[in-house]
Amino acid sequence: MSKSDDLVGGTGPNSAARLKSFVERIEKLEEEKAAIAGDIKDIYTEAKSIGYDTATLRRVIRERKKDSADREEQESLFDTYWAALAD
Amino acid sequence: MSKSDDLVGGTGPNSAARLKSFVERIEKLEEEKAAIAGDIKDIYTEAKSIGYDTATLRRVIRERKKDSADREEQESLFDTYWAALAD
Amino acid sequence: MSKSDDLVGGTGPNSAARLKSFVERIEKLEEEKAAIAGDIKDIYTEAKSIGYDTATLRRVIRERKKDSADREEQESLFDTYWAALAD
Amino acid sequence: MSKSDDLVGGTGPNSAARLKSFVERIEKLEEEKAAIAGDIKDIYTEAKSIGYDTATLRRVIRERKKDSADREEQESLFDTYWAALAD
DNA sequence: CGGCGCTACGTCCGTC
DNA sequence: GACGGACGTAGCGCCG
Repeated sequence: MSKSDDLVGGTGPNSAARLKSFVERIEKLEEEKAAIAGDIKDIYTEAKSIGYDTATLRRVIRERKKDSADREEQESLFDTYWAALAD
Repeated sequence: MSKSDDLVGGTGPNSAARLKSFVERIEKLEEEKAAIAGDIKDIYTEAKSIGYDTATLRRVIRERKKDSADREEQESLFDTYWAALAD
Repeated sequence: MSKSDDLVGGTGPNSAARLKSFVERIEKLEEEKAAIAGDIKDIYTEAKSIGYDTATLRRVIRERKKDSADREEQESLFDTYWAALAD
Repeated sequence: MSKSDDLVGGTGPNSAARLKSFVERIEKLEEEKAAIAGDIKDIYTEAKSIGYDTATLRRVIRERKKDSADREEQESLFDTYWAALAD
């Protein structure tokens, strides 16, 4: 018998039910997550309709996630590489 | 002056505030989304501690998502092409 | 009869063969494309092994694709938004 | 001095040249890749001009890719879990 | 730290 | 010709 059989086929009468419960809990949360993602998308759409550039807006959000120390380090490394490529 | 300047610097006194509002609404929702993602992760951890193989579990979730997507598709023209490719 | 049936089922004896030919030409090219993508990945790996930061390297490549006019415009819009968010 | 400076500014006289070499090799390959992508696009255009539905054609390609991927998978544990979820 | 799966971004296509 | 939607691709983060 493979090591996993008892977990899914199992000696306990509820094993399949237990697996199903996990799956359903996860799927429920993923639905909620998708719903929120949709809300976020809507806000971008709204901002766009008012005239904001969504690409830049997304970039602002992204950059705000990084703390300034990290950001400056990245910038400086980028600048170094960039300069090294100048003919 | 670029087309967007008036939106952020703007003639209206609230332009920067408006941008800020968008950013904060988005960031709020992203926090919620991240929290849910954490919950999902916890469930996988719990399942794993009981002995389930998380990779397979993830795959089951993934396949179930694909399945329901597929079910809603129009199949006829696809079937025609597909059949034409059978050797 | 639907408009497409003659193309795939067809009056001409070669219709299925023609479709098959399209599919195979495309799949051949996609293979080549994937091979090149693999080569690119290898170069990044090599660069990394020598000590380069691949994230920055990728960013350099990405930025070089944009011409400098576009890049400066994007930078300035980003700066505008960023400044507008300063408390 | 940051850890990476020696790689680009470097003790060796060729560091910048080495970086440049990486960048150029990558950019060369990306050009080739883009060219192939263009060829693929052309084939779709050609197929379309003959009357094929490109959306379906793309889907056929996609499904064939998935199929061959699936065929190479280990199925047993997945099947076990999957069966356990059947109502 | 290397591989893989998920997320997110940019691009392309069809529509109006 | 612009817009929105869909797809494929690339970047990122988690897991092993």
